Amino acid sequence: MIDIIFPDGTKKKYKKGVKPIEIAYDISPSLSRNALSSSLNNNVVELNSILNKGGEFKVYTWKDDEGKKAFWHSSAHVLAQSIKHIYPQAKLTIGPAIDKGFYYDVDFGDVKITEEDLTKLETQFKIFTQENNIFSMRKISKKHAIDFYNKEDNQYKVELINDLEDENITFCDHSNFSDLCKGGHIPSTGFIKAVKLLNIAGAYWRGNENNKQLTRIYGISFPKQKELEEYLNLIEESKKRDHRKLGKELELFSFSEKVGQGLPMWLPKGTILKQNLESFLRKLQKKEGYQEVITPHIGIKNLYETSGHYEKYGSDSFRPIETPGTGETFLLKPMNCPHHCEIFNNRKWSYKDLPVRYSEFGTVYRYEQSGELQGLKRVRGFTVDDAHIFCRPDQLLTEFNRVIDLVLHVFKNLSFDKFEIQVSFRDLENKSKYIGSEKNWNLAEDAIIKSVESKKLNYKIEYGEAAFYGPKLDFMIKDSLNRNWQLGTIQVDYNLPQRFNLLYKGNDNKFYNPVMIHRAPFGSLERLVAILIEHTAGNFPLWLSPEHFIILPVNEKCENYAEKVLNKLENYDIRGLIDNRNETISKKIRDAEINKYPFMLIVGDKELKEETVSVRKKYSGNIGVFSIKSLIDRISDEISKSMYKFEN
RNA sequence: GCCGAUGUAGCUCAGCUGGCUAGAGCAGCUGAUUUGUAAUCAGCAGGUCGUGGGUUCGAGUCCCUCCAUCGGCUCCA
Repeated sequence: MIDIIFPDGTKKKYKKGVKPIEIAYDISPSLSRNALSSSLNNNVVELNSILNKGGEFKVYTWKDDEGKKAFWHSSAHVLAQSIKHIYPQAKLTIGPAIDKGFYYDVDFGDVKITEEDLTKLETQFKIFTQENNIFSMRKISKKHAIDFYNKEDNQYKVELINDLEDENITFCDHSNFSDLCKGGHIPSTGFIKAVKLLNIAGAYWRGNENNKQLTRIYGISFPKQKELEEYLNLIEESKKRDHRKLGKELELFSFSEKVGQGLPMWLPKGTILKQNLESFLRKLQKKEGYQEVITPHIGIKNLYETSGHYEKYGSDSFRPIETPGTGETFLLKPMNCPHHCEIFNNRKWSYKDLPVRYSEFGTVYRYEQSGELQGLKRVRGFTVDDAHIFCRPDQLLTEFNRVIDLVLHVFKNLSFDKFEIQVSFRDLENKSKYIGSEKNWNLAEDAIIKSVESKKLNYKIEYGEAAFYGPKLDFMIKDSLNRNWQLGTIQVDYNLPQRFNLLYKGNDNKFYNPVMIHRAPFGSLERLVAILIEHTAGNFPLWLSPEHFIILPVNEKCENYAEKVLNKLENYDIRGLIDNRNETISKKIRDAEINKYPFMLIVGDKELKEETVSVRKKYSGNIGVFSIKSLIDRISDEISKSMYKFEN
């Protein structure tokens, strides 16, 4: 007998050799019908496998991430089966479950796969799922496994198998199809009732662009047709929040082919939004002891040779700017730190002067590859809400913690309540990508860990995501299609202060290098606004809204009065305008709603006579008649309520 | 940069397998209307169909080049 321990802690004895599906049935027949996968001691076990030892046992259904993973992983097998059925010469490589769905990377040889082919594959996929074939695992020797794929001339699978350390290799069989696989399937293909092959993409073998590019086919599947439809609808709905669409509709920003790819232009309303964000942060930073500076958009090439940027990125950047005559070489600045280092070097410093904090809304230019550009989220010219803190080693932790507080406060004011904190360290396999000594890197990495630990933040460490001069603490936020983007970032740097020979005099009369913190709570104004638009669907927090109100005169006679109301509100920093068009009031309201004006102020003969305003709030309708004074109080109150105070 | 897709008026779209002077709604302009809480009516104007080439008696439609955009990959200071 073996002891099976359930998630609630209860124990039960089963015969040795019992199958997980039998235990699930024993718990409840309905659970066994919905069961997709299971685990023993946190290792995934197939529902049809045989248990020879006991332990902590869990059953997964569609409601669990593990259940979905098994479902989509199994779907990838069926996709592979369909591919081999239609394209026998295709070489399969890998096909995992992902966050939403699954994919398979395939070398189709000379055959080009287009979207029409997806329809064919999808039809075949459905035929195979209806056959309701059972998934079963099989162990064979490494040699046999390699022979199997050599016969198919599939060097990819051979490479994968050679990398495996076990002498026994597991395969998963269903119907007459077999694939190298470590396990974690649903019982049979029949569970998959709905599938959609979504798109085709190129993907490099093992994620390395020097390797051959394979064809990746993405798909998603569900246990019910209805769930597929709901999922596809959800994606359609999400597209309505796309910042590129709303940015155009709300006239916030635009691009022009004539100006150039990835070079956004802020329209008047977008400019107000951007400036509101800047002055919000400017105020906070002033309170936090930052001093604002302004630096040029270009710098002599040698500046970037000193910083290490030129060696690292020079060949992939915008080409250098040459001067006539003397032939000096300048570069567009890809970041602000070298300039700020030189500002620090403008005078001598005592240990008593530190920390020094320089901030700048600095526009930088980076030549991103054309295929990487995406609306405002990834551009070639953008504004960083940059600052560099130069401090003593003994001040580092305090300063770092203060920056974390600042970032958290900024996020709170933007109503970003769901974000991930990522600690970005070096790629341990390939340290040559980074500048600076091992000692400096360790110091910087330790400082970040100390800080997030002391703040009790949930974080995950990603290796290989560090900046080339130092490790980072990144704040990741999802966009409307659930993709993660880095916004806020805080970086600890022991390297640039050495390279720029930044010095302060200690209390022992000796010179020391300060530690440098690079930080940007927004990350960039462009990306921030993109994410903000998608999170709010263009309904910005009131304090940030480009316009607070629009005045809608009922007829021409009320226009002078409208003007008077506008002037009074503007005296209280309440922003808005008048819709003087010769349209019906209904039409004006409709347009104001579509353009997402928070308050609609209707003035007609009645209001003119009584010196009042009839107020309508976006999405909630008429909220009553206000005197001008009470209206000012009301709106001012709502604006200040939309904003949190920063206290530390 | 690579793989796949898309590109018709300021915006959203129609235009079947190539065949009259390329259509509609919204926005715009002009006029009428002076309007009370989500679209007043009428008229007008607006497009070298992303670019350049080719096939054809004839190209928005077929082929090629380039550009831009979208979904991925890679990259991301």
